[in-house]
Amino acid sequence: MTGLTEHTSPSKFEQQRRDKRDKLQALGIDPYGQSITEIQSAQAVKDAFVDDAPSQSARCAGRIVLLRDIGKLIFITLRDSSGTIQLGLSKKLLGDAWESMKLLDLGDVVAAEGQVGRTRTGEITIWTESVTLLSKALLPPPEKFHGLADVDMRYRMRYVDLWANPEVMQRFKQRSAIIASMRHWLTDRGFLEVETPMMQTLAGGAAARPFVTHHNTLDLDLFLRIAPELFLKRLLVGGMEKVFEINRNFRNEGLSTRHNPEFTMIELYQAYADYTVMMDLTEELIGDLIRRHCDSEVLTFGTSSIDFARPWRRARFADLLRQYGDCDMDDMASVRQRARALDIDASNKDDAVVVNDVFEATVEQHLVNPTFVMDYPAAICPLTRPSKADPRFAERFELFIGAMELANAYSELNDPDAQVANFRRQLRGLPEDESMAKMDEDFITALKFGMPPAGGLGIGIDRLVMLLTGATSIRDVILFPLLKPLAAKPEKETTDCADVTDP
RNA sequence: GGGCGAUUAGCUCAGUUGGCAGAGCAGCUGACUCUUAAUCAGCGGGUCAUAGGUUCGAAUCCUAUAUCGCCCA
Repeated sequence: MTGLTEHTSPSKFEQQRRDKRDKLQALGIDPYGQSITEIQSAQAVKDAFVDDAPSQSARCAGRIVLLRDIGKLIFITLRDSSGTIQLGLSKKLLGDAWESMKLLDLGDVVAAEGQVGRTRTGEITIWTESVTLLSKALLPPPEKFHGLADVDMRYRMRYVDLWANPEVMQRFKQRSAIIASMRHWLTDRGFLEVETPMMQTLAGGAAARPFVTHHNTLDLDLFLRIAPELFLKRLLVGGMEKVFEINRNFRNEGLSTRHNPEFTMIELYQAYADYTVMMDLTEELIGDLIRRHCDSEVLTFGTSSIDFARPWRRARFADLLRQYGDCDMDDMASVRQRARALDIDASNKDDAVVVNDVFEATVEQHLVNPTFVMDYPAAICPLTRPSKADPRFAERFELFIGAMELANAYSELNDPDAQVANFRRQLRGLPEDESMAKMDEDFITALKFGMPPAGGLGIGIDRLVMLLTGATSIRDVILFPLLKPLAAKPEKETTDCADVTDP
């Protein structure tokens, strides 16, 4: 990928475009034009067009994505964020400006105004009376039919991908609309949107390794948050009864088609509720998003088809483990035997952890249609209220869709002494530096002031957008996913520069 | 971390059994006032990812490395 990313010595293509830019400047044209007003979107112009109506003028701005030069007539397909519109440039209409029109290239950003009409073949066209060059492109666009196909290059050069592949623009518009709907849905129901720290002195609220950073003047190591949970619960103590936050979390883990180290999550908390309320809320919220943003309740995701028809399946963790995992939580020997058969290292692990490992390896792949997995082993849920009926289980569910964990929710633990005991249990066996990072004394103090019982819910926004837009890689729903930097190119010999200045 | 696959012109891709490096788009020159991925004629464009090896001869076979993708952990 040298051409599109060439920064040092200009390629032959770049040099040709620089030459054209110089010619335009010689004609008195600013190749990087000024701001313009009263622009209409391409789609709006096409929507507003009425056949045979007199004098329909329009002004559009966008990027030249196709250019057909027929001698004294040029057709340009202009793309803006709404779509495309055709410009018709004729020598007759443009007069003295005609010469500069021949210096336009694919990729240039221009504004055009004129009368809207149709061509003989029926295409709605702006018969252009003036063109303003807004930005001369020095690098050539990708191939016009196939667009930019190299997956890595698309992520690295999203600024090209977005207009070279229109479905990419469409998907990110959908992402924005989905998140906006979610916000409205919650604020309409009395939820307050808040922002809590992303730089934390203790990274708590989830089991994940954090990123470390450093504050210079305080000479203080800080962690990027792995979850907003402990701060949002402090707000429950403070008297906010319904709160949510939509923002980034950072987990220092590997990358995959379902994992990006920074990802967007919504967490919400509702005082006086519990996990059953959260289950209903989740189903209604996501159901509403599907109604608004998808054509059908049955969505295609990769090779599978997901049926979102409600009500969604609700099943107990232990029952699913029996059904798909062929072992029984009440019979740990059977679970450990299953773990060995699955090549899971269970030797030094807690029973509950082994149970969870076997669950992940055997059950999750079967949970394609939306499924609430309820009542997790209490030992792996340190922030969750245990079930009153059977304290071995926690009042927690995870929602699985398309074999992915999409949401996680529970009845929040509000007993400060039980919370301290859970933290301590979690810390046993961890190395000193990690254990120091987990006991959040201030959070315990907050609980001692009294936190109302509450239901809490987290939904992975990126994964939700994947499901709703049919993207099987998380990188397709994150504008700039984390990528390894390209290896620095060795400095080229000076002869290279001599080459490109050749005529 | 493991397995499989990919890397060839600016972009998208062919390249047979190891025997002169190819096409389309883009670019340049010319023609063309109704095109729709415009068309037609001509021209230019390559460190075949990198480094070794085998061979008379390597894009092609072997080894290592790099990057990416998919699957698994």
